[in-house]
Amino acid sequence: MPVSVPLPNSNLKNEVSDFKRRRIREEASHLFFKLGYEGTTLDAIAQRLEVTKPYLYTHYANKAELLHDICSTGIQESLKAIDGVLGDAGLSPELGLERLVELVVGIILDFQEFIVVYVREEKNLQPEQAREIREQRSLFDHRLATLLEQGNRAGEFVVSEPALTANTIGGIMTWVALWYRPEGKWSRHQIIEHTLRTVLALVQTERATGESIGPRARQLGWS
Amino acid sequence: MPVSVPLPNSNLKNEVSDFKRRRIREEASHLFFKLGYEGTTLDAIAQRLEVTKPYLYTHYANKAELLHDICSTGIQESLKAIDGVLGDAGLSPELGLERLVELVVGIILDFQEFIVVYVREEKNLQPEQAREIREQRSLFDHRLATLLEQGNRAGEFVVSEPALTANTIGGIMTWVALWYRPEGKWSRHQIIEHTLRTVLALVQTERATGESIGPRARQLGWS
DNA sequence: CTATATCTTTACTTTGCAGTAAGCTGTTGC
DNA sequence: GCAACAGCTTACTGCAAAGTAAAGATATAG
Repeated sequence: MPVSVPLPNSNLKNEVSDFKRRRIREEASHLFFKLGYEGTTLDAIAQRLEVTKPYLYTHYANKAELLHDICSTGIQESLKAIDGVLGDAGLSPELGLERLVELVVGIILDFQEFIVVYVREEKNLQPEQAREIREQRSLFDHRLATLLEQGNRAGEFVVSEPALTANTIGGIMTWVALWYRPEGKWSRHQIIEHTLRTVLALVQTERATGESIGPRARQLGWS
Repeated sequence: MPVSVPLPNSNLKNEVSDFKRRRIREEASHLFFKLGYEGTTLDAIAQRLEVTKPYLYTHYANKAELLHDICSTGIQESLKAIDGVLGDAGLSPELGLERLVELVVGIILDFQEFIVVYVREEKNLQPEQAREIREQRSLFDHRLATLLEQGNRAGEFVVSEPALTANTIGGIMTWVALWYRPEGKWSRHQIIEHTLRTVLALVQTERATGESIGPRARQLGWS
């Protein structure tokens, strides 16, 4: 009987296991992104990792669980980001929104393939898992709407329908994942700036906030 | 040998055949929307129409061709809309953009399921057909960018990156298809108005243009 | 050096569904 | 009233891929 302290978590074995799961997820996501969920066989995923199909089953109960792990990544990260922003009392709504857009678009670019797979393959999740993720999305939208309302009250934003606008902002950011190509014309930085300007235009923020949007504000020529 | 005039098209038989194809498309799209492409069997589609699977094969060569017809519908209609707007010389860029958003969001609501299926199931199209549709999308974006440039030159818009903004506007409109629920909180009219306001905010149109956005312009309190 | 636990594979079963061959039925022309 | 055809169905094939049972390999402990 082992007398060693039963560490609740994070012994080497768990770390190795987590690492293996992460690698499986990455390769699976990459193939799901390129070929679609149904177009990707577990054998193909195994082949890329130079292991065999039953090996995958020792880490994931089935194909749908693998998809679930991939689909929940983006929203998890985005929730962390918005909670960070809302929890930072030193941030005005406007600066908070800016920070949020930068963070979330960054996440969307980092986890682009995961997010595309989620948007496309939601129907292939088990109903309970799909519901769970939808709830987290709606939590994100709700918190973003809260931030917009705070901005309204602070006189920084003019948003007549915070819920609808929060949804639209989420859509604008998610949309980036659906067309952005790392090897394409636009740099990561340009995309983040463009999205930021777009979002700020929606909440009717006129004050220039640092050089990033300064030049544009100057172009506007409002009297 | 039939002596009847060989009408080039549109005899009753063709009309009936078109009608059958349309009905097949509708039911297929509905099931693809609800269950996903791979989750939908041809038998299930046939059952809804109270016919049999080989019947479907007399109208569509295979499942992918059926998907192609569904996927191309939305973009076809949207191209017609933008061509109408660009071809109307009596329309200023600003009024043209307004008209376009109303038309396209209308199309997106009318063909919502078709559009969602396209976004989700593009990977299941045959490569050539996927390419064709992508090209049409890019044609739409390009024409929208042209409209934005016209607006810039006319002093009606201030858009620093027309290509990027056109893409974003397309995204905002497409996004509607991905979350709108006819039985939900928002009416069709509210969605169109909200989208219109959002898009106009992006191109920095300040002038009130008719009562539809008038009340909001009044709220803004710009000096 | 042997026993036991852990990790990974080979080889298989099962099933669900796209696609098809061949035949049945009603209609139209002659 | 019969030939020929269009329109549709019954009944089948073939196969790809998810999932599994059981054996083999490798490491760890005593």
